[in-house]
Amino acid sequence: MGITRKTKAVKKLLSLFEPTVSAILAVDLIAQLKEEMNKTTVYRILDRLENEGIIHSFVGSDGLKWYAKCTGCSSNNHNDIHPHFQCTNCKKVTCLPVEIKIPIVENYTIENAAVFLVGKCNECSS
Amino acid sequence: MGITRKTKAVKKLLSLFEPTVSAILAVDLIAQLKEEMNKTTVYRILDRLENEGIIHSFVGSDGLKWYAKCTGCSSNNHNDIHPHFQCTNCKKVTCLPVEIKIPIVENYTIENAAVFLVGKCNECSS
DNA sequence: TATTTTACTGCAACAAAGTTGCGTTAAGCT
DNA sequence: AGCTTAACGCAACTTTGTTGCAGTAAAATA
Repeated sequence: MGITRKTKAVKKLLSLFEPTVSAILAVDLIAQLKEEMNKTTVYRILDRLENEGIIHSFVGSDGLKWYAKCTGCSSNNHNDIHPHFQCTNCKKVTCLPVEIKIPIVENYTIENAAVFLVGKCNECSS
Repeated sequence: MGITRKTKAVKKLLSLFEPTVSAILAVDLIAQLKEEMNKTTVYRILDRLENEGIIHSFVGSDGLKWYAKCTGCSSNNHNDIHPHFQCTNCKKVTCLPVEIKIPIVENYTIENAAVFLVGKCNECSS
Protein backbone atom coordinates (compact mmCIF):
# COMPACT_ATOMS: atom_id res chain seq x y z
CA MET A 1 0.00 0.00 0.00
CA GLY A 2 1.95 2.97 1.23
CA ILE A 3 0.97 6.52 2.03
CA THR A 4 1.09 9.21 -0.63
CA ARG A 5 3.84 11.69 0.13
CA LYS A 6 3.36 15.32 -0.65
CA THR A 7 6.33 15.68 -2.90
CA LYS A 8 7.06 18.69 -5.08
CA ALA A 9 5.67 16.80 -8.04
CA VAL A 10 2.40 16.00 -6.29
CA LYS A 11 1.95 19.60 -5.10
CA LYS A 12 2.71 20.97 -8.55
CA LEU A 13 0.30 18.60 -10.22
CA LEU A 14 -2.46 19.25 -7.73
CA SER A 15 -2.05 23.01 -8.18
CA LEU A 16 -3.06 22.66 -11.81
CA PHE A 17 -6.48 21.46 -10.75
CA GLU A 18 -7.09 24.41 -8.43
CA PRO A 19 -7.88 27.36 -10.68
CA THR A 20 -10.50 25.61 -12.75
CA VAL A 21 -13.61 23.54 -12.59
CA SER A 22 -12.77 22.04 -15.93
CA ALA A 23 -11.38 18.58 -16.39
CA ILE A 24 -7.90 18.17 -17.82
CA LEU A 25 -6.65 15.65 -20.36
CA ALA A 26 -3.90 13.41 -19.02
CA VAL A 27 -2.02 14.04 -22.24
CA ASP A 28 -2.25 17.81 -21.76
CA LEU A 29 -0.96 17.52 -18.22
CA ILE A 30 2.04 15.60 -19.50
CA ALA A 31 2.73 18.21 -22.18
CA GLN A 32 2.34 21.04 -19.70
CA LEU A 33 4.69 19.42 -17.19
CA LYS A 34 7.21 18.25 -19.75
CA GLU A 35 10.06 20.32 -18.33
CA GLU A 36 9.31 19.49 -14.73
CA MET A 37 8.57 15.81 -14.58
CA ASN A 38 8.43 12.58 -16.53
CA LYS A 39 5.20 11.33 -18.06
CA THR A 40 5.47 8.12 -16.04
CA THR A 41 5.45 10.23 -12.91
CA VAL A 42 2.38 12.11 -14.05
CA TYR A 43 0.46 8.90 -14.69
CA ARG A 44 1.52 7.45 -11.36
CA ILE A 45 0.59 10.53 -9.36
CA LEU A 46 -2.79 10.70 -11.09
CA ASP A 47 -3.36 7.05 -10.20
CA ARG A 48 -2.55 7.62 -6.55
CA LEU A 49 -4.63 10.76 -6.25
CA GLU A 50 -7.56 8.95 -7.79
CA ASN A 51 -7.23 6.02 -5.40
CA GLU A 52 -7.30 8.46 -2.51
CA GLY A 53 -10.44 10.10 -3.83
CA ILE A 54 -8.84 13.49 -4.43
CA ILE A 55 -9.44 13.44 -8.15
CA HIS A 56 -11.52 11.27 -10.43
CA SER A 57 -11.06 10.14 -14.00
CA PHE A 58 -13.24 9.32 -16.95
CA VAL A 59 -12.84 8.49 -20.61
CA GLY A 60 -13.94 10.93 -23.29
CA SER A 61 -15.71 10.05 -26.49
CA ASP A 62 -12.36 9.82 -28.25
CA GLY A 63 -11.04 7.31 -25.74
CA LEU A 64 -8.67 9.73 -24.01
CA LYS A 65 -8.46 9.93 -20.26
CA TRP A 66 -9.61 13.03 -18.40
CA TYR A 67 -9.04 13.97 -14.78
CA ALA A 68 -10.95 16.38 -12.60
CA LYS A 69 -10.97 17.36 -8.97
CA CYS A 70 -13.65 15.68 -6.90
CA THR A 71 -16.04 17.72 -4.83
CA GLY A 72 -17.12 15.56 -1.95
CA CYS A 73 -15.43 12.31 -2.87
CA SER A 74 -13.26 10.17 -0.64
CA SER A 75 -11.44 6.90 -1.16
CA ASN A 76 -14.40 5.00 0.33
CA ASN A 77 -17.17 6.96 -1.31
CA HIS A 78 -16.39 7.58 -4.94
CA ASN A 79 -19.71 6.89 -6.51
CA ASP A 80 -21.25 10.29 -6.96
CA ILE A 81 -22.39 9.84 -10.49
CA HIS A 82 -22.30 13.15 -12.26
CA PRO A 83 -22.23 13.70 -16.02
CA HIS A 84 -19.35 15.25 -17.89
CA PHE A 85 -19.92 17.76 -20.62
CA GLN A 86 -17.75 18.65 -23.59
CA CYS A 87 -18.34 21.73 -25.71
CA THR A 88 -17.99 20.98 -29.41
CA ASN A 89 -16.64 24.47 -29.97
CA CYS A 90 -14.09 25.21 -27.26
CA LYS A 91 -13.51 21.51 -26.45
CA LYS A 92 -13.57 22.21 -22.71
CA VAL A 93 -14.83 19.43 -20.47
CA THR A 94 -16.65 20.23 -17.24
CA CYS A 95 -18.26 18.25 -14.47
CA LEU A 96 -21.97 19.02 -14.30
CA PRO A 97 -23.40 19.25 -10.77
CA VAL A 98 -26.48 17.30 -11.73
CA GLU A 99 -27.88 14.08 -10.37
CA ILE A 100 -28.25 11.48 -13.10
CA LYS A 101 -31.28 9.27 -12.97
CA ILE A 102 -30.16 5.77 -13.68
CA PRO A 103 -32.95 4.00 -15.52
CA ILE A 104 -34.27 0.77 -14.13
CA VAL A 105 -33.85 -1.91 -16.75
CA GLU A 106 -35.29 -5.36 -16.46
CA ASN A 107 -32.74 -8.17 -16.28
CA TYR A 108 -29.94 -5.75 -15.54
CA THR A 109 -28.62 -4.65 -12.17
CA ILE A 110 -26.98 -1.32 -12.76
CA GLU A 111 -24.25 -0.38 -10.34
CA ASN A 112 -22.56 2.53 -11.99
CA ALA A 113 -23.02 4.95 -14.86
CA ALA A 114 -20.73 7.08 -16.97
CA VAL A 115 -22.53 9.87 -18.79
CA PHE A 116 -20.70 11.95 -21.35
CA LEU A 117 -22.68 14.82 -22.80
CA VAL A 118 -21.76 16.84 -25.87
CA GLY A 119 -23.05 20.22 -26.93
CA LYS A 120 -22.42 23.93 -26.63
CA CYS A 121 -21.46 25.75 -23.49
CA ASN A 122 -22.88 29.14 -22.62
CA GLU A 123 -19.88 31.10 -23.78
CA CYS A 124 -19.76 29.40 -27.16
CA SER A 125 -23.47 29.49 -27.98
CA SER A 126 -23.95 33.23 -27.52
CA MET B 1 -17.17 9.79 -51.31
CA GLY B 2 -17.82 6.48 -53.00
CA ILE B 3 -20.27 3.69 -52.46
CA THR B 4 -19.50 0.76 -50.19
CA ARG B 5 -19.09 -2.41 -52.19
CA LYS B 6 -20.33 -5.71 -50.83
CA THR B 7 -17.04 -7.49 -50.96
CA LYS B 8 -16.29 -10.81 -49.34
CA ALA B 9 -14.62 -9.01 -46.47
CA VAL B 10 -17.63 -6.78 -45.85
CA LYS B 11 -20.04 -9.72 -45.92
CA LYS B 12 -17.88 -11.75 -43.59
CA LEU B 13 -17.54 -8.90 -41.12
CA LEU B 14 -21.24 -8.10 -41.19
CA SER B 15 -22.10 -11.74 -40.56
CA LEU B 16 -20.34 -11.54 -37.21
CA PHE B 17 -22.87 -8.99 -36.02
CA GLU B 18 -25.86 -11.12 -36.98
CA PRO B 19 -26.14 -13.83 -34.35
CA THR B 20 -25.89 -11.51 -31.37
CA VAL B 21 -27.33 -8.41 -29.82
CA SER B 22 -24.06 -7.83 -28.03
CA ALA B 23 -21.52 -5.26 -29.05
CA ILE B 24 -18.11 -6.43 -30.20
CA LEU B 25 -14.72 -4.97 -29.42
CA ALA B 26 -12.84 -3.78 -32.50
CA VAL B 27 -9.79 -5.54 -31.12
CA ASP B 28 -11.68 -8.81 -30.80
CA LEU B 29 -12.92 -8.56 -34.36
CA ILE B 30 -9.36 -8.12 -35.56
CA ALA B 31 -8.19 -11.13 -33.57
CA GLN B 32 -11.08 -13.24 -34.81
CA LEU B 33 -10.47 -12.32 -38.45
CA LYS B 34 -6.69 -12.53 -38.25
CA GLU B 35 -6.44 -15.33 -40.82
CA GLU B 36 -8.92 -13.81 -43.22
CA MET B 37 -8.12 -10.13 -43.42
CA ASN B 38 -5.77 -7.41 -42.35
CA LYS B 39 -6.50 -5.24 -39.33
CA THR B 40 -6.38 -2.14 -41.52
CA THR B 41 -9.19 -3.61 -43.57
CA VAL B 42 -11.25 -4.31 -40.48
CA TYR B 43 -10.92 -0.75 -39.25
CA ARG B 44 -11.76 0.65 -42.65
CA ILE B 45 -14.83 -1.53 -43.15
CA LEU B 46 -16.08 -0.64 -39.68
CA ASP B 47 -15.63 3.04 -40.52
CA ARG B 48 -17.60 2.74 -43.72
CA LEU B 49 -20.41 0.70 -42.18
CA GLU B 50 -20.73 3.25 -39.42
CA ASN B 51 -20.90 6.14 -41.87
CA GLU B 52 -23.70 4.34 -43.67
CA GLY B 53 -25.60 3.84 -40.43
CA ILE B 54 -25.44 0.06 -40.51
CA ILE B 55 -23.46 -0.19 -37.29
CA HIS B 56 -22.60 2.28 -34.57
CA SER B 57 -19.62 2.65 -32.30
CA PHE B 58 -18.92 3.83 -28.80
CA VAL B 59 -16.04 3.92 -26.36
CA GLY B 60 -16.04 1.73 -23.27
CA SER B 61 -14.89 2.76 -19.84
CA ASP B 62 -11.44 1.42 -20.62
CA GLY B 63 -11.12 3.56 -23.74
CA LEU B 64 -11.55 0.71 -26.20
CA LYS B 65 -13.84 0.98 -29.19
CA TRP B 66 -16.97 -1.16 -29.44
CA TYR B 67 -19.21 -1.74 -32.42
CA ALA B 68 -22.80 -2.91 -32.55
CA LYS B 69 -25.46 -3.28 -35.16
CA CYS B 70 -27.95 -0.45 -35.29
CA THR B 71 -31.66 -1.08 -35.07
CA GLY B 72 -33.40 1.72 -36.88
CA CYS B 73 -30.47 3.93 -37.76
CA SER B 74 -29.58 5.34 -41.16
CA SER B 75 -26.73 7.50 -42.40
CA ASN B 76 -28.91 10.60 -41.95
CA ASN B 77 -30.52 9.66 -38.69
CA HIS B 78 -28.00 8.25 -36.27
CA ASN B 79 -29.05 9.90 -33.08
CA ASP B 80 -31.04 7.33 -31.22
CA ILE B 81 -29.39 7.73 -27.88
CA HIS B 82 -29.47 4.44 -26.11
CA PRO B 83 -27.27 3.38 -23.20
CA HIS B 84 -24.71 0.60 -23.37
CA PHE B 85 -24.33 -1.86 -20.57
CA GLN B 86 -21.33 -3.92 -19.54
CA CYS B 87 -21.56 -6.81 -17.10
CA THR B 88 -18.71 -6.78 -14.61
CA ASN B 89 -18.77 -10.56 -14.54
CA CYS B 90 -19.02 -11.82 -18.12
CA LYS B 91 -17.74 -8.55 -19.62
CA LYS B 92 -20.39 -8.64 -22.33
CA VAL B 93 -21.62 -5.31 -23.64
CA THR B 94 -25.17 -4.88 -24.85
CA CYS B 95 -27.28 -2.07 -26.24
CA LEU B 96 -30.19 -1.33 -23.93
CA PRO B 97 -33.45 -0.48 -25.67
CA VAL B 98 -34.20 2.31 -23.26
CA GLU B 99 -34.78 5.99 -23.89
CA ILE B 100 -32.33 8.11 -21.96
CA LYS B 101 -33.63 11.29 -20.44
CA ILE B 102 -31.07 13.96 -21.09
CA PRO B 103 -31.16 16.40 -18.20
CA ILE B 104 -31.70 20.07 -18.91
CA VAL B 105 -28.76 21.97 -17.56
CA GLU B 106 -28.62 25.72 -17.36
CA ASN B 107 -25.93 27.34 -19.50
CA TYR B 108 -25.41 24.17 -21.49
CA THR B 109 -27.07 23.15 -24.74
CA ILE B 110 -26.83 19.39 -24.85
CA GLU B 111 -26.86 17.83 -28.30
CA ASN B 112 -25.78 14.30 -27.67
CA ALA B 113 -25.20 11.85 -24.85
CA ALA B 114 -23.13 8.73 -24.38
CA VAL B 115 -24.26 6.61 -21.47
CA PHE B 116 -22.21 3.65 -20.35
CA LEU B 117 -23.72 1.56 -17.59
CA VAL B 118 -21.93 -1.05 -15.54
CA GLY B 119 -23.40 -3.80 -13.43
CA LYS B 120 -24.58 -7.39 -13.52
CA CYS B 121 -26.61 -8.98 -16.26
CA ASN B 122 -29.40 -11.41 -15.52
CA GLU B 123 -27.37 -14.53 -16.26
CA CYS B 124 -24.51 -13.48 -13.99
CA SER B 125 -26.53 -12.27 -11.02
CA SER B 126 -28.57 -15.45 -10.53
C1' DT C 1 -17.60 -11.12 -72.45
C1' DA C 2 -13.60 -7.96 -72.71
C1' DT C 3 -12.26 -3.55 -71.11
C1' DT C 4 -12.01 0.14 -68.14
C1' DT C 5 -12.76 2.51 -63.97
C1' DT C 6 -12.28 3.03 -59.23
C1' DA C 7 -13.25 1.19 -54.74
C1' DC C 8 -11.06 -1.90 -51.85
C1' DT C 9 -7.18 -4.65 -49.72
C1' DG C 10 -2.49 -5.94 -47.82
C1' DC C 11 1.67 -4.66 -46.16
C1' DA C 12 4.83 -2.10 -43.68
C1' DA C 13 5.83 1.63 -41.29
C1' DC C 14 4.23 4.90 -38.23
C1' DA C 15 1.89 7.56 -34.25
C1' DA C 16 0.15 8.20 -29.80
C1' DA C 17 -1.43 6.73 -25.17
C1' DG C 18 -0.27 4.37 -21.53
C1' DT C 19 2.66 0.62 -18.86
C1' DT C 20 6.71 -1.84 -16.79
C1' DG C 21 11.32 -2.79 -14.77
C1' DC C 22 14.99 -1.12 -12.51
C1' DG C 23 18.43 1.76 -10.64
C1' DT C 24 18.56 6.23 -8.28
C1' DT C 25 16.70 10.07 -5.48
C1' DA C 26 14.50 12.25 -1.83
C1' DA C 27 10.67 12.52 1.71
C1' DG C 28 9.71 11.64 6.32
C1' DC C 29 10.84 9.33 10.51
C1' DT C 30 13.74 8.48 14.73
C1' DA D 1 22.54 12.92 10.59
C1' DG D 2 21.20 8.42 9.29
C1' DC D 3 17.81 5.08 7.88
C1' DT D 4 13.85 3.28 5.55
C1' DT D 5 10.97 3.19 1.79
C1' DA D 6 7.96 5.78 -1.22
C1' DA D 7 8.56 8.26 -5.28
C1' DC D 8 11.07 9.49 -9.52
C1' DG D 9 13.53 9.27 -14.23
C1' DC D 10 14.73 6.82 -17.99
C1' DA D 11 14.37 3.66 -21.56
C1' DA D 12 12.18 0.18 -23.54
C1' DC D 13 7.90 -1.83 -24.44
C1' DT D 14 2.73 -2.81 -25.38
C1' DT D 15 -1.45 -1.81 -27.48
C1' DT D 16 -4.69 0.57 -30.31
C1' DG D 17 -5.40 2.78 -34.22
C1' DT D 18 -3.70 5.39 -38.68
C1' DT D 19 -1.39 6.42 -43.25
C1' DG D 20 0.82 5.87 -47.87
C1' DC D 21 1.27 3.24 -51.62
C1' DA D 22 1.25 -0.46 -54.73
C1' DG D 23 -1.57 -4.23 -56.19
C1' DT D 24 -6.32 -6.48 -56.53
C1' DA D 25 -11.03 -7.17 -57.50
C1' DA D 26 -15.77 -5.33 -57.77
C1' DA D 27 -18.86 -3.07 -60.77
C1' DA D 28 -19.90 -0.21 -64.75
C1' DT D 29 -19.52 0.44 -69.74
C1' DA D 30 -19.40 -0.99 -74.08
